Amino acid sequence: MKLSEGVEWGLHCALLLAEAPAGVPLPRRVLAEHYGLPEAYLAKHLQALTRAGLLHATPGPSGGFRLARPAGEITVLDVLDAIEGPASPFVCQEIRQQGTGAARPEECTRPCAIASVMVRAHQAWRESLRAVTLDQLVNRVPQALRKRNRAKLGTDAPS
Amino acid sequence: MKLSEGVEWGLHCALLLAEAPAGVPLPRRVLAEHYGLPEAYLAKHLQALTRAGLLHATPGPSGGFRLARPAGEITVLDVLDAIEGPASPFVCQEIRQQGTGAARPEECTRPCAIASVMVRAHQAWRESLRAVTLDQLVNRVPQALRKRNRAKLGTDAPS
DNA sequence: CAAGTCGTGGATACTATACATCCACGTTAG
DNA sequence: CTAACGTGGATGTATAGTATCCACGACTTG
Repeated sequence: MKLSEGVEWGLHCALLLAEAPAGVPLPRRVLAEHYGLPEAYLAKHLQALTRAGLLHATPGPSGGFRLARPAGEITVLDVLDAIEGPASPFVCQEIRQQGTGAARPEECTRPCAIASVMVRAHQAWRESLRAVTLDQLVNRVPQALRKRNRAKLGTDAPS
Repeated sequence: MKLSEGVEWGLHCALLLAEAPAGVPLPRRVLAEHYGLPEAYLAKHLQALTRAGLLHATPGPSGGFRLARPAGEITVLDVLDAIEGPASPFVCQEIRQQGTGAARPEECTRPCAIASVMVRAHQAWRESLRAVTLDQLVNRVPQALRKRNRAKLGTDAPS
């Protein structure tokens, strides 16, 4: 079981957008270079975040990505669902109904006990991720780094 | 992110061993046919469960696998760790230290906030699985099926 | 003690998914 | 109009899971 790296990328990019000065969209080129990521592939994940309604994409020169909602209203789970999908890592193959020991249909009215356990565990995992917003993550970034990022990304000085 | 099917196989096999009459080892051939699984591949997973100390393997004719501990002392997490490994699905690539926006080493004394969140979620997942034993799972198998399995597997009638 | 049953471990091949890139297209600011 | 930027499709590569086979050692039965 392995989570795709795209999740880490999406999370860091969303976090960076939350750190950056408000209305300024960051082009994918800046995002990719900031973390040393392949720009073309990162674009796919940014698309997913946009489709999920977490980011807002502005085309054209001086375009780019910005958060579609306040950082306090975007959870880690939101980002994960957008990139990895909400499905459980465990997919029951119903092997209880196969082979010489196959359970009869009337014995399978209730979901397989094993599948139920895995579903509950998956829900616990999701709840844990739903409890954290981008806002809270920003506060855990070292202040020096946060200041440096704002300076680097906020090309638009106070007009 | 996808959990390997081997986990489901291992879980069902362990559950079946917990259902079966006590001291009778079940050969992998029986286990494979009971669920319609490829015997050679299932053997790999049974090996993993044996190495982890959950099953006890008896070589020779009339050999096979049995639980190494009472069913009440084996958790779903035990089986999962044995087959899938205990590692978190999220592996932090430390991209915060890469690219033009790289954080300085002195800013990385604390683990990345994103990685921390993922670790906590993984722990929540594991705790949920640790809370369930094979014993509890057996009780959720339909009684008719349980009886049928005992009859089918317990070739050794009361002597 | 001989033969057949069973688990062990290594080597090998296939397949699905994630990773990665490129290009043609539509949109927009200057 | 043109250059910058996001969109979406087509394509290729790499990694991990799935699956099989075979040689070997252990053990039980006859």
